[in-house]
Amino acid sequence: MASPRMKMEQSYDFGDSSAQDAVGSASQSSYSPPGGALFGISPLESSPRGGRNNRRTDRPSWVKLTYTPYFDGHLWRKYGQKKIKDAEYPRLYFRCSYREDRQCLASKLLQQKNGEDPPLYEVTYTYEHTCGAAPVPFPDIVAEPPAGGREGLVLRFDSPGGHGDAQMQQQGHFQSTTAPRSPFMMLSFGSSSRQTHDQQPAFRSDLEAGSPSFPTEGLPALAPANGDADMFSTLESFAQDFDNHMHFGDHTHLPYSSSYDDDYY
DNA sequence: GACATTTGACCAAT
DNA sequence: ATTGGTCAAATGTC
Repeated sequence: MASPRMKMEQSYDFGDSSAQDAVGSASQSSYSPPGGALFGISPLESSPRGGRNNRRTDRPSWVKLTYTPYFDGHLWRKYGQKKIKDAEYPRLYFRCSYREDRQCLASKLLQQKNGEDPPLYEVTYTYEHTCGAAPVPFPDIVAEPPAGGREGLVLRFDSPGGHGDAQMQQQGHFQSTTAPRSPFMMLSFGSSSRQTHDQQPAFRSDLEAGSPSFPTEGLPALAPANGDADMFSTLESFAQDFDNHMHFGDHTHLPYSSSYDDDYY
């Protein structure tokens, strides 16, 4: 019985940009293509499967290194996992939770880079969010090379919308149609933070705090009233955890040198 | 019961 | 031919 595989012909066509950007360029919020936006991309030009469009390498993508790959301000749905040949850790595939709803093509791929206590992940984003991007508040920790060339990494907490990020204010529909539950809000720290599939609301402050205009898609109100407190305490232990293992620097962010240095576009 | 995640298989790209 | 990316049935959790 071969299962009928109703294959969807996805054909996205972008004439170019095959590149990965340097990482730590977390200067612009946490996710979002370095240098601005990749808008103007027109998805689904529907190219019949014969065309050589939609080559994976042609898709716009950018890379980022982080210790908190799950917190990038967006809701993702995992759709696959794969052992990659030359990688010791499997690669995880995510796509925007609003993919069907909003035809959002955004997707990302997680690749764990090492087995350190807080493991470092390389996240490759593909396509910008066209769903109206709903950045969820989170502490983004970005790995950066220490200024001075010593060994080790410098982490920085970055918050989306923190600095001149417009997206922040017009978002909100956490999940409605597709994901009434909180998606992967787990961290992978070995030490104090427990990580059963229990880590629920963790970060989700600004909802009540001040998000004026949600698309009104019915926020399920994940956290009861004191979501804020909850979040901060979580955040705190979270930060402490890190403090135990590494140091936060002041970080003048440098681009993560080589090995990710193809450029973006 | 509804939805997300897991996992193996399929398929396209290289 | 190999490898990576995606699909979808099965399973698990809420």
